[in-house]
Amino acid sequence: MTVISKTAAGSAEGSTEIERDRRRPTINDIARLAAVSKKTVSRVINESPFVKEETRARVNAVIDELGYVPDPQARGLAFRRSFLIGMIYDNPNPQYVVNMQQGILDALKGSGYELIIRPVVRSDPNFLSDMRAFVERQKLFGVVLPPSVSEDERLAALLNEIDCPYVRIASVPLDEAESMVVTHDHMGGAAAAKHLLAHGHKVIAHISGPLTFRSAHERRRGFCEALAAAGVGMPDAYVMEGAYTFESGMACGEALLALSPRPTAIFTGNDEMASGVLQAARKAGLRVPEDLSVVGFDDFQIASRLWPPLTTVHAPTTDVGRIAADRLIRGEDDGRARRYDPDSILPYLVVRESSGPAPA
Amino acid sequence: MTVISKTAAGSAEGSTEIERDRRRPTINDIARLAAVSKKTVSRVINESPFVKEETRARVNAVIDELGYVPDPQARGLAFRRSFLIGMIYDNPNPQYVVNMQQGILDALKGSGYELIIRPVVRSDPNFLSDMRAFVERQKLFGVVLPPSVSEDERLAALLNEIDCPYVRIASVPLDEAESMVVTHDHMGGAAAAKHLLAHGHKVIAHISGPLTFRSAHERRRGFCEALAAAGVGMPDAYVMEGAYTFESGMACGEALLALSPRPTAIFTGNDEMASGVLQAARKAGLRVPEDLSVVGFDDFQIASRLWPPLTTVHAPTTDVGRIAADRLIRGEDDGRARRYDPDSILPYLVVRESSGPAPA
DNA sequence: ATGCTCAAGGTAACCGGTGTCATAAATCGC
DNA sequence: GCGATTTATGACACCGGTTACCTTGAGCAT
Repeated sequence: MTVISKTAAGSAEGSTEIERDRRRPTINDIARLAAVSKKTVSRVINESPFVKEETRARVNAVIDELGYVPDPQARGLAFRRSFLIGMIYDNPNPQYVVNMQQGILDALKGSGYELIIRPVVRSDPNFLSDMRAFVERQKLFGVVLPPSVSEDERLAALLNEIDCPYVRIASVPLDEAESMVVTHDHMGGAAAAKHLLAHGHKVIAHISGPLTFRSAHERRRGFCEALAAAGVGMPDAYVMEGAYTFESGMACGEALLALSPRPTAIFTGNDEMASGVLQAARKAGLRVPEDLSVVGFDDFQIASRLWPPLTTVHAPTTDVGRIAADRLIRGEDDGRARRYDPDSILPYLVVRESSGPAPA
Repeated sequence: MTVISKTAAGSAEGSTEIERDRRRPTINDIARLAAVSKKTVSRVINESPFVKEETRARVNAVIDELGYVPDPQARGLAFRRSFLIGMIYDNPNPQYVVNMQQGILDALKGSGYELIIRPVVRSDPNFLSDMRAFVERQKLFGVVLPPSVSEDERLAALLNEIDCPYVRIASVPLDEAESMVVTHDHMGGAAAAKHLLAHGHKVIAHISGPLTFRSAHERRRGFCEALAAAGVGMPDAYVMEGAYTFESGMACGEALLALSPRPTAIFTGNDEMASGVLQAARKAGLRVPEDLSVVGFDDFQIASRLWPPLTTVHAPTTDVGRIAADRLIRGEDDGRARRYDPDSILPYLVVRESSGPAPA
């Protein structure tokens, strides 16, 4: 594997025998040892069909022996495109970010592509020009856009303009499906609703995320529609809009628990707000789940650290990230990109101890 | 800023007037328009002192007008080194990871360097060879090594061997200080001890992280030494070794709360284990902080989501990341690298509601 | 005036790959 | 059996920068 010294032995032009020993082998080394031109080596690397089987085998043998790996910079320079995938995001939740990164990295593993991360502030006046500079400079191979960056049409337009492939992750299709991974958050909302209905709850409340976010909107829609389908209504006062934050969850929770009749169950748009509701319940002297059931969304680690452990809808963030990145690097390989099985990334309910039968 | 069309106007060799319009300007474009050789442009870019002030100004004017930015790939190819910083880590805590990333990115902002992240499994048999392949392939400019990757001497040796700069982050100096950022975790442990002592606690317990981690060892040492200095002893049974996980915190917490006399305060090596202790206390029917004070370490978001909100030692992870990356890209600029002020990254106690006076 | 030094800048090769096009060898049609 | 394709390969320029080395001219000592 580390027999690189062979290169030195092989070349004898004007350089002392010993020098240039431990240097990574280049395409020239391979070409010389395989007795072909560098162009042919390049063909082998890029799997061109116009190489005789015998030649290919010989070149590959040398490549393997020297442990040659093409230099991504040189390749990128000639290709006019790097082998870097960008992840541009503004989701403030650390666990979301890490899960998504992990999924992308899983897909990239062994592919030769690397991940560059880029947290952004979408409201920054320089956002778009910064993105343009970033993507153009790095000549990104493609970018993954999780929500809510994925919902920024200006950014999508910019990427189209500078011809940078991207995959958007969102609750609903935002454009032709090829460049999207859809998370179907409304089904998660529905799952939460069914769970609460099954436990006999009638007075139910919901705290959504900011409705400017598709995810917030979809989770709420799924929840409300499932309730309505079961003939359970939710008066306006029982549906609040939070900010996806702990603090907003606590504030909305306090407001909801002051209503009469008091809701016996609250579904929140994410786990952060659910933890806020748990605090509010505690301050109001309510027991969970005896007096109040709480259901969150995300199923992040915190869900099991809370008291009581949180019933929540699992969002398969890592899988989604993996699929998105996979799309990007497979490209339009075989006809259309391999379609993913939507079932594999549908949200589903995880029942813990924060939910139970409606109080009598 | 987007006056790139000028390049087309400037060149009139064998190409139709309109073509090659919206292409990023290259060093050749700058050279032509500034009427100098590309080498001189290169000198200006790299701030060579051997350029006449007048020439420099002229070149810079053209650069600004065209919004020229050198291509990192081409530059890297010639430099034999990329402008990519690697972060190699195995810390499983999402918040730690994100905070560290944020710090590094802050330092890199506007510098032209980009961050590549690399979660690893240090026990993987291919760990070292993977790292070697990764670093060599990408020709990384440098890497940041947070704990516990930073404590892997094999990795440090490998990086030395392949001549890749690195900065290690750890609780104690592991080598000559230039390539280290020291977090002085023992001072955090001491701060926790002083807090509990001030509240009159006498029967105190500690759950450390795995002692193979320096951080766990140092936090424990700081804590124990401060207690000892105050004449408060901790019998062996009151000092347990956890795994930095929620589950281990819960298990150790149950064990400690079964001791007689029961500890009135527990200090844990991180917030995760503290959340486990809170669960254990709840199961044991104890009130926090009335019956039991709990102090954690890290001050991650979860600390304020728990009930009661957790008193904990703040670890300035983001700042540490920033300083580490700063070191890397400043290099040995002016004589020795700019020294950081250790005070700026010392851990400190954040008092919330999980700690209080010892029960009478 | 001559020679030397040094600032200022240019030339050409090179970093490690790929694109384009030409060419040699192999296959095919009839 | 010979031109026309097709297959397989090489030569060479190029991607966008940098390094190594050379040239020029001004300033200064001799």
